[in-house]
Amino acid sequence: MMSLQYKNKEAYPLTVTIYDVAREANVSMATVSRVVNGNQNVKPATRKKVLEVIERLEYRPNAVARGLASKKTTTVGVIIPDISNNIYAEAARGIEDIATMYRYNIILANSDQNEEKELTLLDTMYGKQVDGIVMMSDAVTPKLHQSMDHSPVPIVLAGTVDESNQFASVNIDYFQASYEAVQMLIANGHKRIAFVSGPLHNTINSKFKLEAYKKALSDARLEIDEQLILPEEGSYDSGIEAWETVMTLEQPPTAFFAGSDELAIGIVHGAQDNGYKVPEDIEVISFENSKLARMVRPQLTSVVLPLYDIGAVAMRLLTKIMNKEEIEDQEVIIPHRIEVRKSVKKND
Amino acid sequence: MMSLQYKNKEAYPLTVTIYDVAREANVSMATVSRVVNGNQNVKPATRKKVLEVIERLEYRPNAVARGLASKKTTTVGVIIPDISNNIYAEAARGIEDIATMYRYNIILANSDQNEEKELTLLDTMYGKQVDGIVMMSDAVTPKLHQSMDHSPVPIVLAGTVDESNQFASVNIDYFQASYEAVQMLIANGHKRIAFVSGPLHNTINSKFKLEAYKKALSDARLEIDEQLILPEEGSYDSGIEAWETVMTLEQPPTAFFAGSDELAIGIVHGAQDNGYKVPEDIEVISFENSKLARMVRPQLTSVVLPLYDIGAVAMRLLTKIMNKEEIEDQEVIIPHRIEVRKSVKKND
DNA sequence: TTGAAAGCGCTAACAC
DNA sequence: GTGTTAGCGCTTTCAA
Repeated sequence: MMSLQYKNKEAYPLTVTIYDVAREANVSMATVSRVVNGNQNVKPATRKKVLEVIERLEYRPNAVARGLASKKTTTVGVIIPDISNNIYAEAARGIEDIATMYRYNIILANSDQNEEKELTLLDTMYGKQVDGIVMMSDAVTPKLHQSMDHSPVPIVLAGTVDESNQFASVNIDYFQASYEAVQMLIANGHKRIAFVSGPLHNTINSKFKLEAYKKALSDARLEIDEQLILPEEGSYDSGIEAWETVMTLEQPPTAFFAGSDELAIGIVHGAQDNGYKVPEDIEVISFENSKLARMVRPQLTSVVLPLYDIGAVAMRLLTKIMNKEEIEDQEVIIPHRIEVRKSVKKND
Repeated sequence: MMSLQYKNKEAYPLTVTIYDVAREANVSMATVSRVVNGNQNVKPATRKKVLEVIERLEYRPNAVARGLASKKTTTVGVIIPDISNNIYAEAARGIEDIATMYRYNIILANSDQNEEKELTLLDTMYGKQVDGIVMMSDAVTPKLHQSMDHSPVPIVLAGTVDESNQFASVNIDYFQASYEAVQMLIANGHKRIAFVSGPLHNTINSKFKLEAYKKALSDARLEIDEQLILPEEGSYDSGIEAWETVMTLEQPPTAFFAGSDELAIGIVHGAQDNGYKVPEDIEVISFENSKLARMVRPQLTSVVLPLYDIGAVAMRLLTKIMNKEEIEDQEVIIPHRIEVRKSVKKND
């Protein structure tokens, strides 16, 4: 059964081109092109005439033809691990908002942190002639690095660390932020603090959060117990599991530094479901501060990871690069802070 | 400061075209095109030779040129209200997964449920020559309807009701699902059930959830009290607010039917923060069943809204239409169910 | 099985 | 200010 939409479609199969407009308006294609593109070298009267015809004919420029002729598609590629994960969705929104502001569209694709897919997607984006790419990834592997290096268009990394420091990127200071978080727990007198990190193949987890955790402990002359380091998946259930694992220990931890809000909530619920009180018995600090952080009791104290901003700034940076503007610094670090709520005791 | 990436870019500024491959392989462009497109009418030896040159030259077809020549871009437009909202992100993932499976890319754009933007975005998509569009919207307004009617490409509505029944769409039976949810509360003996709906300019809320709520009440000969109908925003905080509003009533409700998980969690926390127990004092049933539903205590009983599936099926339907395959029914209804957890008492 | 050539719809010199 | 004319890189008849 065909829809009305279809019937209509068959009624208007003809696309009107710049040539049609030119003919109807008695001008050349060049002139039509000029008015469409806002070129000032057109007599007002001519412009008006052309505009009228455009309206009458419902002319709509063909972006593909334009892209082929001008070598600019005004679309950028966005490669992220998983749009259904709040973290990336938030960043994607930041990217899209700024893209829209600068009149770019976005081709969005999920990589599932799979190197194969990332590589394929980069190639797809190159093929689609995007004007630039914003990429989020767990780790810039050698192969990824190589592909990016040969990219025909600029690439900006968002919330993604490239250890070679060769690409434009937008991040926060993960090490410092994590250090402060662990310090906050230490200041509350905890000797045994667990770190539930999220996957360690993620560079940020392995090189910054974990290292900061260790540094904070050793700076405070506390023992680093590998049993308290749990590289979980990052999900709510992993949070619960982490709690269960760690609570069977002879000397269980009294505080947790969690790599994400979901993880943190899992830990909180794990504790509460077993009769522990947060923050009285167990203190938890998270790293993310999504809206979830307020949707638990107690609400989570959390390092603020400004995903939206990271996305937005990355896209803004990309527009500058695409535009060949001067860039002060191609590796931007956004300020961070810790939002204090109730999952950690006040100490003052 | 220019990155290495840039230096490299300037070192390889030449794009290799189908013409280069043809010349190097001593064949015509047509032949190269054939092997690139998997056309069988090529002698194996020729194919091999061409493939070698392609590899050697690192030739990558220009999708824009291809799009112009073939009038197919293998990209579809996706217009959703807000990717940072879990509901839409989930659907977007479904859409993208199936799109990828059928080798389409996706241009993703946020409309913020703003009719202006939706109209602009549709135009943008038409201009970009997408091969089809998946759209999610609160309401198919007359203007939207008109634009879609004149669309040069097929459009499928996902999780979006078009009252004219003119467009292809994928949904669940919102009325029936809501009716069952309210019935469950009625069966537990509640006489005063509040409906916290989310914005009523959303067709699904106003025409289905609300109507079903009223019908269920009146079928059970219960009074419909307008004070118990709260068209909130849909956020966590609105849930809390709804609770507060309704609890000042002379006869407050003892149960809630919430339009989304966030709303439901807000209500649960509102109740708990004021010393009420869920489900002992207050029962709550939600409509969404995102992963949030399990991330509260008590976990939420919720109507299952299969967003991922809705997106996936919508995209699949779109591929069929783009492909001019026979469609059994252009309005597909996915089965729904209620996931029973702890925010509603067992009654058996 | 292969090639020649005509576009696809637009931009961008360049000339007038 | 405006028009002419090459392309942009590819697909697609149509012939051979």
